[in-house]
Amino acid sequence: MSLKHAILILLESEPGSGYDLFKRFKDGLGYFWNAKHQQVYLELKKLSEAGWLAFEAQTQDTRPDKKNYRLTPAGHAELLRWLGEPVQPNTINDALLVKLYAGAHTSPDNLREEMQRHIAVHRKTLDSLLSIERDYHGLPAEQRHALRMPYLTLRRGILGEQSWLQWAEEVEHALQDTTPASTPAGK
Amino acid sequence: MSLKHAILILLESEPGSGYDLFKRFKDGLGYFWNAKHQQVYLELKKLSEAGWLAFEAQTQDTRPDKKNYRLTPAGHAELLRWLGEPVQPNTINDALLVKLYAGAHTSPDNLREEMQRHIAVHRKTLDSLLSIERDYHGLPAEQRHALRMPYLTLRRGILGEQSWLQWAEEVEHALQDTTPASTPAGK
DNA sequence: TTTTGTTATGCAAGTTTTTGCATAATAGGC
DNA sequence: GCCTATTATGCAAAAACTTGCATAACAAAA
Repeated sequence: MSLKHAILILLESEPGSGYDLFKRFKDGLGYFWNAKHQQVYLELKKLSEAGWLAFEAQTQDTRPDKKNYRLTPAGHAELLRWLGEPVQPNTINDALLVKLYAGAHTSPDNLREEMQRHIAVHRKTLDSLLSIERDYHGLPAEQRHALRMPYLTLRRGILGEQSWLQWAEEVEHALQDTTPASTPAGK
Repeated sequence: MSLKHAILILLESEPGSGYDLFKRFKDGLGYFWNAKHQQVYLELKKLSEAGWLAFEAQTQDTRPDKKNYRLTPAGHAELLRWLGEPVQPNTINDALLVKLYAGAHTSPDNLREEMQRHIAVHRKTLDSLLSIERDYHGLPAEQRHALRMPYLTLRRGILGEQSWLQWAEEVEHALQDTTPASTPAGK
């Protein structure tokens, strides 16, 4: 797995603490990597023990102390080595699709509610990604160039979410058809 | 997680052996659920011990013996209970995007080769899904109705793969720009 | 005739991830 | 004054998943 390498590249871009990294995953990169804070801290510990990261403790006045991590030369070398290897295509395990697959055994209302919850989440994610994209387009050419690779991953998030929402519309139409007259108006 | 429930709904649709289920995941449902055979067999054992599945051993002449699993009433009840619960939105951990994110630290050629490998996989998946969709449209209305929910998940796979390939084209254009004249033709 | 592929099952060990618990200081709203 | 949120870290146990190994019979291709 590559939480290891996700952490290496994030710290290569900019050193930071475990809490820092956790927030970067949660707020910015959740459309392609997710990790709980416990896992991030554990992985940082392992990467330090492997000699790929170094840290210095920072005492802070108003906030709890933190550990600032950065790559060692060995960590940098490992990142480059990993980049030379092919990565496995992503596998998907999507519980919502399992539920829909079994949808004939439950009520359309239940499915519609479930879809609404997920649509809300995906819309929010898309909005946030589009806002990041607007910021990117506002940057000077130099900075845009430096960020061109992360930008490609952002595009994946945007196209992916748009496609997801398009699919959700198809699903909503299909679910409407199953209960033609839940509120019988007129006669 | 819901490998448990993925197995329950597959066996509810049609009883079968561990090997059967493994192939259904691998060949048909890989765009939304992936599992190794070891994990399927282990889960079947656990689900049997929990009383949600029953099996009868089938001796076969030309083939190794197999265990044919089907839902018990308790298993059916569990499936219905699970369907009433909300499912967590899917989280994505995509190593290819980690690699692209770090793309500035490696060569465009390396990235292009990686993309080509993944494009080949996604194109193959899309072809296979489109062929399943054609079969679906060829079915009589009754059978199409019975399969309307699985069909919605198939649509997710198709739209998802199409969107992925669209993104891949964006990436290829962006990667071409980084090495403007690898084969300098003409002057 | 040997190798490769398909059908069929499973244990054991290891890695990865989740869940639950724990601590501690500060800031802001009710 | 209390509750909640944010910043900041981590251990322990459990669950989920991967990797390696093992067996066994048949069929088809090399």
